[in-house]
Amino acid sequence: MIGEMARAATTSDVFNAIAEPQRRAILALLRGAERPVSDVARQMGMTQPRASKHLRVLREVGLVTDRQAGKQRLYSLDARGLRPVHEWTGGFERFWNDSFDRLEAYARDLARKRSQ
Amino acid sequence: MIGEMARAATTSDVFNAIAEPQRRAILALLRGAERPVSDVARQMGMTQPRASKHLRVLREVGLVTDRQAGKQRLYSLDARGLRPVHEWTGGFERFWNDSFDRLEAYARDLARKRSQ
DNA sequence: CAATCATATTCCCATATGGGCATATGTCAA
DNA sequence: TTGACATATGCCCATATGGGAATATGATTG
Repeated sequence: MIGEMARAATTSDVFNAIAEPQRRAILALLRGAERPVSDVARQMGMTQPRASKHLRVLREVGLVTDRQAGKQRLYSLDARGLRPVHEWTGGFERFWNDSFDRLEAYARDLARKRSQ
Repeated sequence: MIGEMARAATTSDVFNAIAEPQRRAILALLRGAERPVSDVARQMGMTQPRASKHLRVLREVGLVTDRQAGKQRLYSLDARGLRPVHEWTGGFERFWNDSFDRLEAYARDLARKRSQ
């Protein structure tokens, strides 16, 4: 029997993986270039184990790739996994535009009334 | 003293709020129209308390709005909060395109070699 | 006010999480 | 092989989470 999970495993879901601010920051950092763990840790101001753990999560959902380079292990971005997220949110684009339009209309209306 | 948080509170972060598949489904459902809790619960096949809890999270991060309508409380989508997510992922668009291009190139190369 | 329908909240549980720390594993050089 | 550096893991903790069940709170109607 498998018990009910309290929440989808972070290791299997890109949405969950990027729910962590530090991981988002790491992805942004890797946008520049591939980097060894120590570099990530330093740039992000975190301990090495912490960086490794976050990188592991990112690797498991496929957002980063790693390769050995001498003693170092270089992590690089693989942004393809972000595409579904972008597309999912994109499915709401016209709704946030609608909201915006409504707000604008409201603001215009206010201004009109005030000017009378 | 405030103890270290194990993870950013779901109630304060849109990224975290949409990390839950059911909440994403609720947002998609509300894209159609505003709906009472009972409706959401039924459509999603979940109990009422569960629906209420998810809706609460969504409300607290500003992704939904609610208004009283008789005995019912109607929830409606406010997609504006999804925009930052869309934009953040959009910042990686050229990278996933790059990856795609590289993959394509690789595939082409494979095909070329095989045809020789 | 009482009864009823709709929703929110509370309490409890099992599990997932992030972080620290110590330590294992891996890689290369001498 | 040994030593050094680089990274990954394991263990432990405090906290957050989703879910269920029972119950409180709200709103409406009679």
